[in-house]
Amino acid sequence: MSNRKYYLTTPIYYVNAAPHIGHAYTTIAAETIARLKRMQGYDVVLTSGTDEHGTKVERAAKAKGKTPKEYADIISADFQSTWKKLELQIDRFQRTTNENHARIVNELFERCLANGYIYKGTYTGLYAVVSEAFVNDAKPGDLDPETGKPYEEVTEENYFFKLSAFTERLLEYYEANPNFIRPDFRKNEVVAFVKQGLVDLSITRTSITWGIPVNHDPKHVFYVWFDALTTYMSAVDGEGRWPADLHLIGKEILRFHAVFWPAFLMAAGWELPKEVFAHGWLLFENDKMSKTRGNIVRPAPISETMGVDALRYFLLREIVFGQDGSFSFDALVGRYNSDLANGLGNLASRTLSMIQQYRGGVVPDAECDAAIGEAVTGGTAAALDAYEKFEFSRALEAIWNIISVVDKFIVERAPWKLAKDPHAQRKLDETLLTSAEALRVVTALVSPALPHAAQAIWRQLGFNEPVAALRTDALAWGSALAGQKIAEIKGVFPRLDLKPTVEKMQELEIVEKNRQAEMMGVPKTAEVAAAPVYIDIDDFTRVDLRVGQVKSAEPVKGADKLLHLKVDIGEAEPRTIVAGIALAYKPEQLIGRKVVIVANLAPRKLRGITSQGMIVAASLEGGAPVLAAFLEDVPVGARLK
RNA sequence: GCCGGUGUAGCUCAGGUGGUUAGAGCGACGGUCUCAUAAUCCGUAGGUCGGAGGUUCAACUCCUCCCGCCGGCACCA
Repeated sequence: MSNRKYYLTTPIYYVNAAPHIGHAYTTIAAETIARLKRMQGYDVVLTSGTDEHGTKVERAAKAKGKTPKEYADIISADFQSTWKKLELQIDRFQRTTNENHARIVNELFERCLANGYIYKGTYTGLYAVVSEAFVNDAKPGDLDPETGKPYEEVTEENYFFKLSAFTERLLEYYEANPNFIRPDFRKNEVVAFVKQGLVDLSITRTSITWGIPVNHDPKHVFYVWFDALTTYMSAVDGEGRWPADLHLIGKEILRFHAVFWPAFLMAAGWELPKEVFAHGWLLFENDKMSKTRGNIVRPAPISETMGVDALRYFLLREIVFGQDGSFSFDALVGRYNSDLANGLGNLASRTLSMIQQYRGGVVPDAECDAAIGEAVTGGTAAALDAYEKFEFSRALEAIWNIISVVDKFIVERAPWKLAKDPHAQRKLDETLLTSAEALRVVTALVSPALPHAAQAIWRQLGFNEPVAALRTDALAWGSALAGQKIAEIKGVFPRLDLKPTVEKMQELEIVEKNRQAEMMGVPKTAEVAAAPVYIDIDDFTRVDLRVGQVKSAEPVKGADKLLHLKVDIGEAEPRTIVAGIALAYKPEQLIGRKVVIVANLAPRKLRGITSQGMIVAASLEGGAPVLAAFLEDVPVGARLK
């Protein structure tokens, strides 16, 4: 075994959502990299895990009548069983509720404290429960766009991390380590963000009980990111593996990994991870997947119907790694049939069958065709190069290019004709050996991406050692296949009919969705039941809602979303109202229109204009507001009660 | 609004530093072989290379402006 080590991580997944294809995407990519690095001779550890603390979990658990830990146990187990179903080899699965984790988090805190980067302060602010963050810009009474409920006002004593002290050091670090953040365009975004200057970070809470206690001051528990990021260290506690070589993450959590995490580590005097790679999002037919849209795809129905390698192949081949990609069931089956069934599967099938028929199942001894050898060698180099850069789609493209060359070669040689010609037996041997050798290399080459199919073909080629045990030297052209007895031939990627296959997956999808909903306790209704925000009639009448008519409307300079409105609500002068509806309404659509106004909202300056009220609109997922309106005609100034 | 990216055949995309008829894969259509999973292989598909200007002997490739889309920030929520 080599002493070269490679440690990579998936994110730890938050247990307020059930496993979906997005989680699977990250984990599959990470596992592919792990296999690749093993092939390159590294001693690899891949970790994943679950993030289990916080208010949201506390509430979801309560709604289900469980303790937070019981609840987290269930969801965490579901993540683990999902990875098992997808046959993903995860070496360590770390939970934020594991005991060794609390110790490391506290150690991180103590070191930061000792080094003067943590101080105690108080914070009064509005707290968004869903995103578990204080909201800086909101005012009392504002609604959380994610829940539609008011922010909660919280005053508490917190420990703060002096993130502001790291602005320069981080920028220097990015500069000195150009590969720390990938892809490049993401690095630029992070640099731009940091350059604006960083604000200190509250890292503990006293208002929450479901979290890791701060030993230094047990009234406090740790804030989500201070807690969660540290799993990357606690997962390999005592193994001498830190620092990690790679954190593979989705783009939505890049800031935490590329700014907060390195700052924490610098403060503690610990080593930083070598690289943070943020991949893009998986869209469903070009739309964002979301609970409200109801278009979330789960991995299990796909793997059960088409096999885990079909899912792996689609994700790695169809999507340019790093960019957003689009998933659809049709494209999934299309890729499967054209590339896996007709391409790799068929090449294996025809090559092995011919050896079986013409040579009794023994690979003949002959010379390999030199031109094919060159093509395979060149393709192998191209694939390895792309793999190394995590350009999976290119790597697979290069491999499929080899497959195409070999298919052409077989047709040109026409072994079925050679077989009938007693004078062409040597040429037939050459053809069969060359094809088999190419199949051998191709199989080894795809094995990080398609481990199970590769293993099946590998066995059929007559090898007993697992394909996963191969090292890159096995990719060299011309190794001794001659004389090898092949095993029983069995198609690895049977062709699938588009329609029934998609229908089957969609049926299973519904079953899986229901199962998950049951497991989660149907969070939507549960949440309302758990935390009803009642107001009495007096509270309501404090809100002065009036019918107004838009007199004028114009865009606000320097803002995409704002319109500057003058609204007549029956007062001497029309009100000036700045509303964030410019993306949904053109000024001319609004003039003359009756709208509902909150007349007694405290004035607020927006982009230099003082807004004397707020316009009432339905807030939809995805942003576009829809103005409240009346079916009957109503006079300007009328009060809503 | 600022910063970055992007817009090439039905779909997904290649096309360093400008130069003969703009490419690939998939899909579609036609043909072929029969070892193979109605697979393979061969051929065809004629797309104003987002729009308008400009530089140049010559621009998909350089410059300017405009339009669309994506991302980050601001802003909104």
